[in-house]
Amino acid sequence: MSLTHIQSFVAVAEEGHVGRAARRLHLTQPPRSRHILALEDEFGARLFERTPQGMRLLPAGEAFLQHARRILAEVDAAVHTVRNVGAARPVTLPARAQELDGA
Amino acid sequence: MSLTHIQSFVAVAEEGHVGRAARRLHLTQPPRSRHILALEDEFGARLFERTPQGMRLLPAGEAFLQHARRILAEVDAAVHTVRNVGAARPVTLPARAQELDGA
DNA sequence: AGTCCTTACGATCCCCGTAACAATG
DNA sequence: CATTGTTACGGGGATCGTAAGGACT
Repeated sequence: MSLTHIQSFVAVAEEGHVGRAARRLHLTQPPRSRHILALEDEFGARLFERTPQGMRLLPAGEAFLQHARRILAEVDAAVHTVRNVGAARPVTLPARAQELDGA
Repeated sequence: MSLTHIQSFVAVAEEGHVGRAARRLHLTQPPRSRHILALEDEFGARLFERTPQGMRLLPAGEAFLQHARRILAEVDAAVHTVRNVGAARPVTLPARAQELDGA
């Protein structure tokens, strides 16, 4: 599980549709579909029911959605908080290399 | 930022030492060090002060630590919750391919 | 045929680990 | 010189996108 997987899951849950979720994230469908499958595989439970119109949440999916939203919200809060604290104590970083394992 | 970065950060914060943090996670030092640098780069603020004995949290680091712990706790809770809901409704997955974007 | 989601496949990029650096006591 | 954290570099694996497949209406 990664934050990307969680993002994909929330988008699909909210759109009820892998294609729309992908468009909303400015990416293509297959990776999103794979993210959902990966989560289902990791949990050992289906999160969505596949219908001709798209994806509808199953109970396990509903349960996960609540946690997923909290996780993403917490990440956002972390970024903002640290940025503010950092702004309060403006520490200029010493111009660093560019690999950095992706940040 | 990824869950791995956050894990590394918490370990380093708790150990005050990149080496010990790495050993605790059964991995090597350089990636952990890079994770911290990546986070600092992303936040535009230093999280640790480097001392001859190791790493000591700066205010921005203290602020992030609280969020980081909540994020990891929430991820854990998500896993357990969904596994339980899944167990309540034992859905056997239809034996799936093995790529799955890593789960 | 039109819509879905999924699988195959190829190419790229991420990211780990080993080894070499740098800095400090 | 022994400790610390950091940077270089190479290889393996993850993950993207295009294209093809399969199911259902």
